[in-house]
Amino acid sequence: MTDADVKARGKREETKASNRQAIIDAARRVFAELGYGATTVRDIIRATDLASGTFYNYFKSKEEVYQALQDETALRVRPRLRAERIRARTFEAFISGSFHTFFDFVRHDEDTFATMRQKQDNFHVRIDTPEVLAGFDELRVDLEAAIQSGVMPDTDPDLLMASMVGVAFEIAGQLVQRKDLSVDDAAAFATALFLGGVQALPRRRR
Amino acid sequence: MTDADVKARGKREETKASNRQAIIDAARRVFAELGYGATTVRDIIRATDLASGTFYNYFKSKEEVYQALQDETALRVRPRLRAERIRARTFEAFISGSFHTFFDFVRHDEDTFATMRQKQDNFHVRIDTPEVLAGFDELRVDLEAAIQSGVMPDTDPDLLMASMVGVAFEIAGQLVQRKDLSVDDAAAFATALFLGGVQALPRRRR
DNA sequence: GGCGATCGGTGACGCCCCGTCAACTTTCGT
DNA sequence: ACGAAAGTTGACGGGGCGTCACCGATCGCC
Repeated sequence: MTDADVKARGKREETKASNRQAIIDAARRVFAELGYGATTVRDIIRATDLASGTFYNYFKSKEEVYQALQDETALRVRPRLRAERIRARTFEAFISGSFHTFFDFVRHDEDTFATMRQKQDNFHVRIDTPEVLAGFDELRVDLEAAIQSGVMPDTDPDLLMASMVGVAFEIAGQLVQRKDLSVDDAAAFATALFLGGVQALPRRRR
Repeated sequence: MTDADVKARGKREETKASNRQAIIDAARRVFAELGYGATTVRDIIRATDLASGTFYNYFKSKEEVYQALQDETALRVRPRLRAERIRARTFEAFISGSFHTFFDFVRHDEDTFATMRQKQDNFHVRIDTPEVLAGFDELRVDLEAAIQSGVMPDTDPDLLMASMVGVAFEIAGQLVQRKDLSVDDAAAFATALFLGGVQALPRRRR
């Protein structure tokens, strides 16, 4: 943050942005430590040097900060996934690239995904924020395009998307738990499952 | 509740059981209405004619009642799933029976599964209680037996179990949302995916 | 640079939920 | 019939919740 920045954006805008980021950063740390259920707005605000009232100038609730975190994450992963799928020249590359990119991301950002599994109990929380849902939708659209181009049988794209999402998140859970499981092996497994599976899927009745 | 029951079990045992059930029943109703995150212990106890202190003679927290609900559900589904898989003479029957039974259960007990999807937001909560985990474990054991008997390639049973669980829960979500999706179609889809997929899965390195 | 307007940080406040516990009521055993 | 034990009750201190009146800092304007 240079003097030039301050001149350009104004002091007000500057602190607004930095406060928001301070809250988000504190939230990421606290959520990762205490889990979603146990953390309170007070815990988050105490991890910053702001007053409790300030929190509510930026977010309505802890759920809303959590959504902001999820959106931030989704916005980081989605372009990579999209790029991978667009670059794909074969259906195998499409599937393999998707899983490999996602699992790689999970491995290198375990803190974000640790929030989904509470420390002590087997408590999963997942919020499908608009950005996350948009990511699912992108996948569905790309699958429909694959159907259109004939590399994939004409099957229910919603169910296929749901299946890929379910497998991706559930194996991501294994990835976080099992140190011995490599990203490559996880991706190879999921890829083989879907490559072999889609050919057998029931064709759509039109 | 007859006089004979009272005689046989004693009044104390009788009210203890009925109080516990009253709390569980109230919890199921309240969780289904407000969602997991929004309901409080007070909401649950207010839905009974008991005092707030009484709640804590039966459960430590709302999480514990929720776990009791999940356990109850798991204990109803597991025997059906197990029976289906033991009866199966082919690998197709094994997979198909598992999915069909599970989806059928979800369709007919949507209230329980609605708790997993908050009304307004796309907020998922899942607690893998001991009974639920035991159900996953049963599936894994049965898969290992299938590998042993040679009807399935020697692939990572944990990943396969995770994949089936992921697909089952994610498609269950679609089943609750989409009225036009039939149990049969959902099961046929998941079955085909795995029947086609397992043959292509990477073999384990021993 | 000075000045009024506006913005936004602050923390105390009232509300409600939390989990506990001493007092009380009901049941049990003899 | 009566004392002991079990179990219920709701009031209580503790703390998180979201709000708001206050006030210092920033901005636009001359």
